[in-house]
Amino acid sequence: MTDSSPLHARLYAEMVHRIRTGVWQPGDRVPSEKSLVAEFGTSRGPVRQALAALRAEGMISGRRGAPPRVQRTAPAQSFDTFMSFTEWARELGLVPGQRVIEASRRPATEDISRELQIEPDTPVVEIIRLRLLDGKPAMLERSLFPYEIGRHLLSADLDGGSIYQTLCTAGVVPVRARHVIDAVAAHPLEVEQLHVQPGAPLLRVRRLAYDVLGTVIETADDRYLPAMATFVVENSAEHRTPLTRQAGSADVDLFDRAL
Amino acid sequence: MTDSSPLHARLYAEMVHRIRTGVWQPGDRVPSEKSLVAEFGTSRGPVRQALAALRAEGMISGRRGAPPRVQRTAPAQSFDTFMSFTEWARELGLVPGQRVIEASRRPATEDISRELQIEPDTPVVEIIRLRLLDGKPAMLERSLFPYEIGRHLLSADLDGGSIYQTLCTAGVVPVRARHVIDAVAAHPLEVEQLHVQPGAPLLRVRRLAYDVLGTVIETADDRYLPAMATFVVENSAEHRTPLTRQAGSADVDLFDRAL
DNA sequence: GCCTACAAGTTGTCTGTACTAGTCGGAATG
DNA sequence: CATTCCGACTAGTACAGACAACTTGTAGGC
Repeated sequence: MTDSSPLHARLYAEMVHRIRTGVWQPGDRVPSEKSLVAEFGTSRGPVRQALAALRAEGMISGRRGAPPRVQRTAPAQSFDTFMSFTEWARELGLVPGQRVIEASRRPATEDISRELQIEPDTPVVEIIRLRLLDGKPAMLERSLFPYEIGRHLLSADLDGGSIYQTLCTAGVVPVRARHVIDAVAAHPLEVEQLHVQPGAPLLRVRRLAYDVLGTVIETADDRYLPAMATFVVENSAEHRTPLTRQAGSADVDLFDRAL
Repeated sequence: MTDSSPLHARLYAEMVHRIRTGVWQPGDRVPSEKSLVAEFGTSRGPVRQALAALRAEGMISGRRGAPPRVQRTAPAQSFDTFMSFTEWARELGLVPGQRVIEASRRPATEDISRELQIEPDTPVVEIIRLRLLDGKPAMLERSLFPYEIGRHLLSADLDGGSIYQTLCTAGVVPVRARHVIDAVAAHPLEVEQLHVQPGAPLLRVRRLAYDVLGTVIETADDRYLPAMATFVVENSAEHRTPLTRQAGSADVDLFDRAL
């Protein structure tokens, strides 16, 4: 987009814009590389690089000899959107909210120190927050940070904004994360905060986030109300779209009736 | 690998081989593009294309100016592996098993017909199977097929092999699928088959599979024991690895103790 | 009218060159 | 001895040209 960014990135941004605004309709053929080259006044390389990026995200498809076609638009959430509850909610047009349940400093147990790759008994910061969508409880988030990183949070206004935003302004930028998804039964704290029955099924996402140097900056355990959020992946033989978090339409369950 | 396949694909295969066999160790630097060009006797293009493919799958990482490094090997499951329980288990070195609970033909209810995009009261085939890993119950799978597709299964040996394999030999090939992941409480059938308490949390994956023409060929509802399987996604600012299904190490939960 | 063969157009692939931006290690410096 | 600085090296970007593989629409033949 910027003048300084590489040419292929600008072409990519322009093409995404054309797809999003419908200049290139789903099912339509994308203009040929030759005409794009003529239009943008570049060589074929950057154009192909931009098209390859679109293709990698499933926005277009193409075979040899045939012009690529615009696919049904897969949203393709960015890293930030996937990492940050706040960003995610905003993108969906929902109002994110949060209530801090606990923000504490404590020495790391052996398990926690292993997760965070620090020495046992080193201080860590634990933050437990209830996350809301449009004012309704949606997720309970427990995060652990090494003290050096978490200390920026203890003094911050956690009820106001995103943890990630706060960390980024403090110079701690997550660039890599690993998410493990499974299901767990609601524990007392979730019963209280999410207003569910004891033992109710919750969708759990455990997250390990790393900074650019590869050091662990956060380990987290998010527990979603299944009715409020689900995860979606679209799959094809040629291509796999990245995992996407979806706001929960508590839709009809085909099989509940059958049993 | 083949002589006929494109050069960059052969280079890619060779590089993957070197990473898998440990010629290029994780954490090591990959030889510079220049030396690869010299070794393979090609120009820089195909080498960079192969490296880009490795990078897209998260196997290497690189910044400008610095030689790329081999990352911890993320397995990168293929479409088939992700679709088929049988394939997935085999790839992990586990023995997949199945027991058919029910295989029936019935008219579609309104909900089912909507899912399968067929007329109400059209016959459908429903198959309920218990899936095993190393002989232990791992997942309960309920699949619905339009009759024209499902009829191939009613006569097949479902206890022996994969549904997808059977369908493929009958000329029905899934090429696209959409998976929605959430959590549900165990119902009576799961209590009985998976040996869990009533209401126990299960990891649910609902799947809609399409063939090359875009017609729905299956809708399914898989319910995993969280201890037996989880889903993993690795994430970075530059790149997102596709979702991966992982066999469940019933590992320690950091937070269970804390509550 | 239907099918086949061909020609034009398009994408995939590969080579070669050149420049820019960034990294890395060793030499010079304090 | 630690730090800084600089030069060599590396990857990212871009351009130009050429050929191969494939699709598609058209013109011709049956």
